[in-house]
Amino acid sequence: MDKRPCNSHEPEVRKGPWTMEEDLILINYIANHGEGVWNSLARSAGLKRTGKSCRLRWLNYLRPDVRRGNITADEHLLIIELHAKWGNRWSKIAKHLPGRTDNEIKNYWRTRIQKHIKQSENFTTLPLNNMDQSTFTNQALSGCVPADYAISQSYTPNPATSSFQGSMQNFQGSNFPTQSNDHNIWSMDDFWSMQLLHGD
DNA sequence: AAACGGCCCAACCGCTTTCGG
DNA sequence: GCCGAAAGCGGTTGGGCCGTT
Repeated sequence: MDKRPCNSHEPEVRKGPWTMEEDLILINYIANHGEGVWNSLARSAGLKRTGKSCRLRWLNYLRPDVRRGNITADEHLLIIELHAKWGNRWSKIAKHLPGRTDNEIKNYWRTRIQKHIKQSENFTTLPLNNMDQSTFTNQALSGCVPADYAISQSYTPNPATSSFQGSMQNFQGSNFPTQSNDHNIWSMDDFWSMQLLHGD
């Protein structure tokens, strides 16, 4: 996990999973100084991480407006639609799914949707080379939707979603879906509650 | 109960784009 | 217009978790 510097002049750079302490340092620093200029932020905050790593951690996990938990049926369909339109432009797609990160959408696509596409490929005899990418995607996805869409039959749209605009107050008070987060030792609710308690 | 394999996701890597001097 | 640094982006991977045998 730790990368030993081969050059003694190089500052030690940590890699691998972030610890709770590092997360707290980053959150506190950004709460006080704002985000941006990540390399100097990492140094100033005293984190032994690259600016890139700090930025990624903040954007994908620590930001108060990051939505975690299951992708909803609506989001699922939107991802399919936008991917058919734009392909692997994950950040562009993510902009249309408030609170979702490009990384999350990318992972979701690869692990859930692409899997179904590959499965459906095995059942289809259509010559794919006669279709363009978006046609292929739409056709293939018609085979992937039912399995996931079954989930949506019991899906109730969350009224909080539309008002989810990064408000820490809303964030703290929300009943966050935790189904896919149970492996997390600590939650972001804890962090932001702490932030509020300390008034930072 | 242990071993195994597949799934999932956080985080890294490398390339490209943007920005400031 | 050029160059270097920073930021953004998409692809890939390591490792933990969980279900199955």
